[in-house]
Amino acid sequence: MKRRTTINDIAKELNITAATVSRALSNHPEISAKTKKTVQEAAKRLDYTQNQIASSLRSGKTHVIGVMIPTAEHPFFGSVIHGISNLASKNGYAVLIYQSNESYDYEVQGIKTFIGARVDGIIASLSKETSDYTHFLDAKKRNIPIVFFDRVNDDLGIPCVVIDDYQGAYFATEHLIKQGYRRIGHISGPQYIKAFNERLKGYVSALQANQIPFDPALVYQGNISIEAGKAGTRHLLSLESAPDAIFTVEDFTALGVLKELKEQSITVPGQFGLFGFSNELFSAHTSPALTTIDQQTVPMGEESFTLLHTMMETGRTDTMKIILDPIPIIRESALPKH
Amino acid sequence: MKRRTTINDIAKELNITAATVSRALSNHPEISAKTKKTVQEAAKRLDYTQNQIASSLRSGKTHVIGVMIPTAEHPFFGSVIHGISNLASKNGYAVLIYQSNESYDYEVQGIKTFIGARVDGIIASLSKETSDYTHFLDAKKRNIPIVFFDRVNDDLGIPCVVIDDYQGAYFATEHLIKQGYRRIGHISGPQYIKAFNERLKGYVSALQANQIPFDPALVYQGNISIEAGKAGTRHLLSLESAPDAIFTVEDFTALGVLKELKEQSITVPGQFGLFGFSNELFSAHTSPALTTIDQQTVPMGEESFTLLHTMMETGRTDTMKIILDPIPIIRESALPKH
DNA sequence: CTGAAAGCGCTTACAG
DNA sequence: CTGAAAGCGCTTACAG
Repeated sequence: MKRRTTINDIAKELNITAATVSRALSNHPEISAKTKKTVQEAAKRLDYTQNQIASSLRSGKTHVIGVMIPTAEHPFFGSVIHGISNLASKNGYAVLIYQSNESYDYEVQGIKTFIGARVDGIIASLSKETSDYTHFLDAKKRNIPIVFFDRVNDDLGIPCVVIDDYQGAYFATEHLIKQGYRRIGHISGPQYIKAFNERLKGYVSALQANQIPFDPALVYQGNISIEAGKAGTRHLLSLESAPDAIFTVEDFTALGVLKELKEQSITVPGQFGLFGFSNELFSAHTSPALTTIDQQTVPMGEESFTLLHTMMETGRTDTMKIILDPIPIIRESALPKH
Repeated sequence: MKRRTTINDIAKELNITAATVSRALSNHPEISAKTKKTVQEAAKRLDYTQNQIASSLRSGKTHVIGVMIPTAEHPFFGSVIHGISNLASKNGYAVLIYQSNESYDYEVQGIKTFIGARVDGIIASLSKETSDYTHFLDAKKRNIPIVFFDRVNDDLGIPCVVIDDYQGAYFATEHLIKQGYRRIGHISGPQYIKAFNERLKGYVSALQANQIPFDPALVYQGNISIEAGKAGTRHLLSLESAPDAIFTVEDFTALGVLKELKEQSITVPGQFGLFGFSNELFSAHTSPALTTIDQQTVPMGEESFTLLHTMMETGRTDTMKIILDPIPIIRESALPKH
């Protein structure tokens, strides 16, 4: 096991000091072009790579950011990471990943890991279990900039990036109305998750703005799953005045609706309209293809990094909130009623 | 900006030396229980977290591994990362992520980043562009253990984890035969990718083992896309003696086949059989649902980490290869012919 | 059981 | 333009 070459090796080789080598390699303005050249050549010849660990210890900057996600198994988070990681690389930052697996304890553990690793900043999406935020406040107290995305908390003075769930739901509901559907049901998700609550609000507002009275009986409380979509559909169709369209809180639920309607031989679209939310990978490939709302996952990651980057470089700590537009993806399931 | 507390602060507070604090915190056997207790209390009181950077510089171990993937946007890699990251956390390792974005240059850049960060080991899946491997050999020369997964190279003496593509394809083809299909076509992918070549071989072997002569005319060369599935289907159906079943190299291709057959009003299954490969997230939700081969993504990540872990802890360098079983997922698209 | 001392590989304020 | 020196926060061989 050969020892790796250091700036001291290069210094010895060239009969100069390590300080000069260090400055030459970091392109310090006061070093002569000639010295830079010989140092760079020697570095190459001796197969030198800078030890970031030593550099970090001395400079106090690691150029590493920590990214906390519920799980890398969900394509949504993979996609956000894609956005974060590409911009991070481009700006000279490495990305440390930690999964909470939707567990509060793991999330706390992950933040501890980030603090121990002396990351320069943290980007995080909260676990479902999290309702105590001291671990984040702890990181904040240590002057580590934090940005939340998607699953955020507004009360901590922590900047965040989200999409406008209210507007997305409003658009979806109004779109169904414009396509000629008149009684529009909603299959919702757990209301303690803010995004789902916002979507419910957008649904209600769109109805009222279009002179359709809001009927609470048309809202089914699901748990974001195919099964919830099926059960919700069965329930809504059993009502005395059943809906002729459904807006679902997300696409797995919409998929369940689609399956149930197929079993009941109800035609989508035309006879019945369906609008989902989240634009999952399967949504383009159901039949009929799902009309839904895209959540801008890659831009969400990019905006999160950009925000964090600003905070890391400038030391700004004011609370910024970036709200991305929801993007309607018009496919087949909400084509006009006939 | 308060300075973070160090072992020196604790030492001063307790009138002992930093060495003792360090030993107490790392639970050194020769330190008295009493000292350990007071140190731990002081550490808690002063809100101490160990500086891993300093520890790494001194000990030469970072307890960080680097994971190189083509892109986090593909759920396959997200899922593998899930497996890697969970085991890594459990074993006290942090995970640094780098995306090659299928580019050779970025891949080289990523390995440089890993070397600079002094990672203790590397797990990687090759970019499509990569045919020169000096960057990996360079890392290996620096005694950084490496494990390849899925997109591997067998000629470098680098351990790897893959699934048995040959066996998976063999199973798929034979399954179609057992279900009563007789002329089985194959829509393949680029042959320079080893996995795709293996799947072709498995297909051929299964035919021959079942006394069905291999007809090269029934193999369509695609590029793993929905469009390739459609085009391949059109081509195969135009043949004088068209197939009554297709085995596709992966599920997007299978989805294309499904769409084309639907357009031509050919019934799947029964009239026509279809077997995919890779078990994408959408595959359970097409109609009919796709029968396919699961690639064991999470176990692949876990096995990769376990292998790397062994190498990091024991210094073993012999070339190990782990071949995971392909898991048949029997759904609807390959139900018996009638 | 604990201390004194050296050193991991850098960076940077100070000096010339 | 370059050098000498100190120090980032730990760990560990050596000594007692």
